[in-house]
Amino acid sequence: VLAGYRPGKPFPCRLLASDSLTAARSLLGARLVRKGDGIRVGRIVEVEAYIGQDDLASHARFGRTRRNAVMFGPSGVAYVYLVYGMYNCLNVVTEANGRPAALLVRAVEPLLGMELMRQARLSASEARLARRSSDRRERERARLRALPDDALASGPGLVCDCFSIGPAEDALDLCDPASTLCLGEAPRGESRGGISSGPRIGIGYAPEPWLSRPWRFWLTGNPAVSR
DNA sequence: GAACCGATTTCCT
DNA sequence: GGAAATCGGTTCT
Repeated sequence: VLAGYRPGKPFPCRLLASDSLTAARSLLGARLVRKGDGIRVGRIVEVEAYIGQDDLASHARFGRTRRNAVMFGPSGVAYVYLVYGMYNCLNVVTEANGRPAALLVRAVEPLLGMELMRQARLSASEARLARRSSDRRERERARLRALPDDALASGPGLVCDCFSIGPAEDALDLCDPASTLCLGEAPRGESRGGISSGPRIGIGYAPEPWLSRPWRFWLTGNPAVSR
């Protein structure tokens, strides 16, 4: 379909093996690439860091379980989990093998394949609304058609809908350019602008100081950042 | 086996 | 600003 697409350079994944806060800043601006049946590319514009077993906001706070096992593995691997029984979330594992840490991809700015993303959002919505009235479903279709490109993946669950990411992608190596889902480097010379930071979202269960740690990072002023 | 809760999103008051 | 949808994980009984 997109015969003119040239894959960019792979993401320099050694950056993910270092400390997660540095890795978070490195990952901002990088590409998320989905291949197969056309191509979808987006720019990562918002991430959150979950660092170590003592981070009481992290899934790793209970130790190693079947769900979070890949957080304890090598960096550059995808950790995908289901939240609220409804939405998938994508993380990029960071730090040394054996130490549980990851970056939650909270928002992506669509660059290529926006129609595929919109279609994927639609499929996900149809599945979720299957048991709802046809009236409700039609309203959702209209809403998605009118949604600006910048809003397609402006939340962690929406990123996974747009890129068709689910349990099948858990433990996938995002640093292997041959993977159907992988990371790419931002083009040389692309201006990234400033980076802002603040507390993480949706972790009200966590005690201080974890609740207030400014471990959410985003590209300042980017229109695709989540609300 | 039951109760409670969640790294979300959308709709309604 | 509050609630619902929905299911897997954790922590009890």
